[in-house]
Amino acid sequence: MKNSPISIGQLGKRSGVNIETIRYYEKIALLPPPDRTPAGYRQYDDGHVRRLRFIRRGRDLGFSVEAIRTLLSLAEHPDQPCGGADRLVAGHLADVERKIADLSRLRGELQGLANCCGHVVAECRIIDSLIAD
Amino acid sequence: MKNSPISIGQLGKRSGVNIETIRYYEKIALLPPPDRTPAGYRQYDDGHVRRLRFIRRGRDLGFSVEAIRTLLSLAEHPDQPCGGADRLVAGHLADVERKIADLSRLRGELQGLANCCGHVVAECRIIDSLIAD
DNA sequence: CTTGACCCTGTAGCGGCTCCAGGGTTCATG
DNA sequence: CATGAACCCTGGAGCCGCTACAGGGTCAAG
Repeated sequence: MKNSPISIGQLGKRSGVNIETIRYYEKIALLPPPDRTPAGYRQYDDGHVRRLRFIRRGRDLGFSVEAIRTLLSLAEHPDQPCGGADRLVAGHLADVERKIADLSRLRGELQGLANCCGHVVAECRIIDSLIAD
Repeated sequence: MKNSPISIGQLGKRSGVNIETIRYYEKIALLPPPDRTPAGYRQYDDGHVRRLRFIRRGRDLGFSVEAIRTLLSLAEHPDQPCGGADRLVAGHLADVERKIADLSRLRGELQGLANCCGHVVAECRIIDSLIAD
């Protein structure tokens, strides 16, 4: 019992994904090519909506397209072990934590620079600290 | 009293910048084109070393190339007011803080997903949470 | 019949590099 | 003097994940 097919614009609205991005996902084979109307318009079904939402949720969580490809292929084999998904999440979590640490250090340095002086460049701590070793 | 000129490889070592990146900076006019030997080899001087270190330090702090262009032109006019540098740092600091906030939220979500179960995909919280709305 | 909203393809651009192919140069060694 | 390693050159393509065109076709409403 397939629902009535929807246009790419509709799919974009239901999934929160830009139309250009949807076509891009098709080109990189992340989203399977849908049927076409006689005029060549793409016609998506509920499966596409679900898959694209999955992709979007993954992207929102910061997974790379390749990671999402892996997660999708896992999702398609429900009786296989899911250690792969676990490792993927753990790896990504470690990445995120590294990035937070890097940015926090950066924030500290930038806070040290802010409100340099309000005077001229020659006396400016910001420029100074960029020049200094 | 200019020091003896150095090769691009030497400049790379002294500044911690990749050779390819140095040539790229020249192409985008961030680093001025140096003299050349008769054979066409680039010959850098101390000014280049200083400027490239400035650039690198700026990049390490997460400034965009365009921001660095601005900072460099400020640095070249020591008697001008330095409010521009201040605004640049403040804006960048705000960006960094936004990114930290975003990543922290992400970290929370990923921590909620980690150690899904150790069983099969069908019972996997990770895949589940990507499928669910 | 025209207007406007939608759709199509294909290509180029973004930032900030990084890498490669296909060469030339320089210098120490045999 | 030949050889090889280490360096240098240019120009162009590739990376990621889109986004933005240009230049057209389609379709429904008024």
